Amino acid sequence: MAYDYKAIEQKWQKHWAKEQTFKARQPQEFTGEPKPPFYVLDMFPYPSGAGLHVGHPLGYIASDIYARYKRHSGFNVLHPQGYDSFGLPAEQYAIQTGQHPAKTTETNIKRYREQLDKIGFSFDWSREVRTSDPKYYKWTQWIFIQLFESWYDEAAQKSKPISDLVQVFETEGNSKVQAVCDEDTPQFSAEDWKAFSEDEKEQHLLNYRLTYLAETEVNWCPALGTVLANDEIVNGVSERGGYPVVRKKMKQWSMRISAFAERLLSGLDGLDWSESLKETQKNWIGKSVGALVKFPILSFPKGEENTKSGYMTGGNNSYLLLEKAKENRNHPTEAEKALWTQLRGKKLSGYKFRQQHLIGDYIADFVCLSKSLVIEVDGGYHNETKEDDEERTEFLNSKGFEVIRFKNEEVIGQIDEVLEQIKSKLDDLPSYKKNQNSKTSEASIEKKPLSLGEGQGERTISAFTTRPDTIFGVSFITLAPEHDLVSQITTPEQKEAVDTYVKAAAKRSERDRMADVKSITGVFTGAYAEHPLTQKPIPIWIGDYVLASYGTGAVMAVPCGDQRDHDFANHFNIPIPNVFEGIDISEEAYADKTNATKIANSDFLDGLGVLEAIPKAIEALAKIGAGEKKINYRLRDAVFSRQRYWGEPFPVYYVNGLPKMIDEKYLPLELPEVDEYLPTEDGAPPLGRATEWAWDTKANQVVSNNKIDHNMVFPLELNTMPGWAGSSWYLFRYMEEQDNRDQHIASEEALNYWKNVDLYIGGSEHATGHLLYSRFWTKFLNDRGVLPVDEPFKKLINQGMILGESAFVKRIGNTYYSEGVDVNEDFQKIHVDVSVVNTSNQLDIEGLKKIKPEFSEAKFILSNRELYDANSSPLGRSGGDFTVSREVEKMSKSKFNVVNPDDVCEEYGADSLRLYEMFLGPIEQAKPWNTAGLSGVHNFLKKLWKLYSQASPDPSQGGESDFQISDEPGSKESLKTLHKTIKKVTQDIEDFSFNTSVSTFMICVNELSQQKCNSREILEPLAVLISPYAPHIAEELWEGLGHSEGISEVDYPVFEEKHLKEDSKTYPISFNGKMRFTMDLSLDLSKDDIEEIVMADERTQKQLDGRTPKKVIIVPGKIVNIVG
RNA sequence: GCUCGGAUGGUGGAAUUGGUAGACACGUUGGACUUAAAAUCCAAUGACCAUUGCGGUCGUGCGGGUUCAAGUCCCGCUCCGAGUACCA
Repeated sequence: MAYDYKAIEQKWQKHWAKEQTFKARQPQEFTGEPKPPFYVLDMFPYPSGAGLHVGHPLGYIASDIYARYKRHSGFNVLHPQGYDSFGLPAEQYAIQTGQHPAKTTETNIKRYREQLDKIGFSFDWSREVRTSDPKYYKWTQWIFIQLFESWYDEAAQKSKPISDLVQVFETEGNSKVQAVCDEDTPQFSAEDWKAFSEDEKEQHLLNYRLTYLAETEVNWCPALGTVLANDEIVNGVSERGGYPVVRKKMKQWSMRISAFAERLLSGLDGLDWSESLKETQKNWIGKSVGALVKFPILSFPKGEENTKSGYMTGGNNSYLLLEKAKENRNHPTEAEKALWTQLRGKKLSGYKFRQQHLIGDYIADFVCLSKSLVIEVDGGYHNETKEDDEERTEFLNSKGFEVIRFKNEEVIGQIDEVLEQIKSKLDDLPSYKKNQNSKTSEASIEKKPLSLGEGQGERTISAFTTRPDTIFGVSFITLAPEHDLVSQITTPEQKEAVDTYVKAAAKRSERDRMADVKSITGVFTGAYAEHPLTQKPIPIWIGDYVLASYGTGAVMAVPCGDQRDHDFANHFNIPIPNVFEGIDISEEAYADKTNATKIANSDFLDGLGVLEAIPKAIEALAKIGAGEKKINYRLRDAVFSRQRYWGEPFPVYYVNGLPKMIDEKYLPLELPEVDEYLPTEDGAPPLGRATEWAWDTKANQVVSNNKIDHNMVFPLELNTMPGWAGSSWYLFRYMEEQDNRDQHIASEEALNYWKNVDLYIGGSEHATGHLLYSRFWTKFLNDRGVLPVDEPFKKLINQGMILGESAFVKRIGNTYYSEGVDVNEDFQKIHVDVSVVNTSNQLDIEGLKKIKPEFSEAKFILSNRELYDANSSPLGRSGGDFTVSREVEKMSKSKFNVVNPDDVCEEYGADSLRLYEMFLGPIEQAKPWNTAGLSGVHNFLKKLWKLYSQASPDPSQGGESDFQISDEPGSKESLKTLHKTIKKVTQDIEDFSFNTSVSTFMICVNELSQQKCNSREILEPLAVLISPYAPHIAEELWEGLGHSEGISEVDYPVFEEKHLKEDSKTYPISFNGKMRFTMDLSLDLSKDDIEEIVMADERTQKQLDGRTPKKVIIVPGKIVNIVG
């Protein structure tokens, strides 16, 4: 009976599916003590349309081997699989084809599953999850609400319910509480708090919530039409698609992950992850300890001390409202039309008016922004969308707008009177238009002088430094060009230069800024700050070497101690005071932090080393209120909104522009249908196209948009959540069975039993995205008592990439030359598909023409220099071959070097694929795929098969024989082979050294074949040993051994030392460290005995050639070395 | 630039605390079987020298060092890969 891998693999794959062999059991299913749990998980796959190539299953095979091994070792193993099924590619495809992303996703999942099933994984598919399933994202939305309802207590280092914080505010305001909040959060007392309106309270609370809505500078990718997180950008372009990314201010949901920076950092110590991965996370979090130093600003231009800029009048629902506003504009009421005719085009004393303009969540009929005057016309059919006038006016007033109202009939009947009233009002109002530089640009006009909660002008510049000990070396301050203060402190003389510079800096893409590190640019603002300790004036510059997003966006420049500051000072002829004793800083800065170097020219710091000087400097600054110790993190809050269709909808609606959560009872909030998956014409996200996308607070359901009355029915959020939302908690969902998932993420019992992932395997590309976010959510849910653990993944292994071996042909014109044919002219190297090249690098020319019609007219010169002729050589060869050259590259479609696991399974079987992927090399290392190598492991499986089913001695007699197992005990030799194998393989599997265990199996089978071993005592444990690696053949052999129960939970063989006991050792006999010959000697011999025997040997005498050895080193059981 | 990995035959890779470098495979070559091919089996295979046999020299990126003994430990470099990047 030959090894029929196809039949065997199909048989067992069907059997496993039917019997649910790998279904994990919940703790309550056990009678008595449950088996110990073990959780093995693969990183969540995104089901892409391209399907799997042989690189993908590498990690799955490794985790599957481990999972199966743990099952044999008596664990209740949870080894689930599912799909991260929301995502960009399906949506991009939907945009192109109009097909619903759910449909594409479904098709892709089906294909993915087929491919996975062929490889024989022991997944518990009954627990499958899909992030795009409303039953799943109900809980993603639920977690979002929990985040919204929480704040971070810095003193306790724990997230807590927001209601606790409200209580604190009610009793003592916000001055004492140690809560993580936005930088510009204003202070208020308990009285202030009580006096706030509900909306104001809400506005303040947003500064504390762990997920919050804020205007932030985001990475906008115009080509994808969405915002991207920092980790989704690689080298300044989008990770997916490689499109350019620009900085843009937008109102977005953010996650206050920065609150968890310290815990995310310190938590790494307890994790069994690779050093490089931990390092990557450490760098990403980027902790630096130093001080925040405040420099008073000496020169504000007159009259601008209290101003702050940067307020957009439109609220978060601009997208939705803009459409409405536009509609209103197109269909004005008669009165509106009449008034607009008079107001438009600056007819009224040169004042510019806008109609149907967004302010907060209101659409003002007419507004003059330079005077902050709103004109409302009551009546007419736009009335139905208008709020109660009083509330509306109050809101507008709070934003600094004057409101005058006219009745419909006034406008129509007495237009002149109305205009007169407007004109006199305009003349009365002070003008807010300050930005002289831009006369008509929208941006400057839309800026308002005052916004909520602001008003105290900032009179100091804060700068973060890690070297407060060099404070006396500060000779200038540099601000990022984007810094808020720039426009306020710049003197009139410098205004033009600064504006030009700021504009140029804004235009430069991140990429340009990165590529061009060398050129030093900057400009003086004309303003000065005061040194807090010497009271000397310090010039304030701006320069784009300072990043707005790090620290405070301001640097206290110490040119003697920082190379960039040194370069900058040199370039602009700024003095470079030296604060280091005996160090020459004329050529370059001295950045070393060695304590031996003493500080000089620094008053009370003179003579101190860095370690003493830093705390002393901070102390001195703190005393005068000019500084404090500060720990800074590079980790930024994560933007959580995406302007996309195919993602989780936010359970959020807006009242007065303020976000409200939908009650968790009414979750999930399901994704609405849209006519197209594109942004709306006004630039609103695709959900802006939904006609049924408003929240009825009475009926608690989604209703049609035209029911929005801002009273009972409100607009819903138009953004969706990013890809990492669903994948940040999926591991916990698997802990619960499908039928019991409705009421919770997973039952408490299940969460407590499974705890967290014992082994997580996947690629290293998730180092700063998924792996950081899921740690964040886990810590948060742990704080809030939802989860019993505070880390998701205990042990993590990064699988290395499998590289492809690309095939190339030489091309000149339309003639192609085989490798080995010398070509004199210059030729091009062209990729050809590896599927038409065999393992001997020979090209199947007809096959190539079939899949690539562009080659149909081409000429091929074979390695024997003959012209290939298809007709005279029906087999594709005319006596010579066409050979390609090979090169190792990344496996990718564009390089035509993709190897499909389906093809491998077809030709060699899944067990061969599994073994070969493991055999290639260490799991964590990148290595090239070479299909030719598969024959080695395939032969091994055939040999293994033969060991159990030896053909009868004379095949002519009985033809094919069945399993030939002897019940005789195994020979001493065979037992030794077996136990040697058990020992090594077990050790290897624990060390995740799968490549060496495959070698060990090969050695074992080679030895047992030689020994002609067919003893049950040997072959039974061997089948179990090998079953994690090659499960199909192992099941078949196990059945052949006469077992009716499957092999998957059979006890793992126990290693017995006694079988390895040796009584002799083949000693290497070395002379001066070089092995010359070996001797078999008893292990019972003493050192002296060994020396005597070795010295007496004639080979020893020959080596010594009459010399007397100086020394003889004998390590019993190891080596003999003779020196002399 | 910084941080972390890595470098061993023609190829993928072994070598557990310093103790026989190159396990196990692929590939290649030769042979057996066969009309032939495939499959299978046997043998050789780090380089160089010698070859009738015994054998010898060199050899784990490069240069030093420690040791009876170094792929492994120490010092100094080169190159490759990954991460990160004007982080104050």
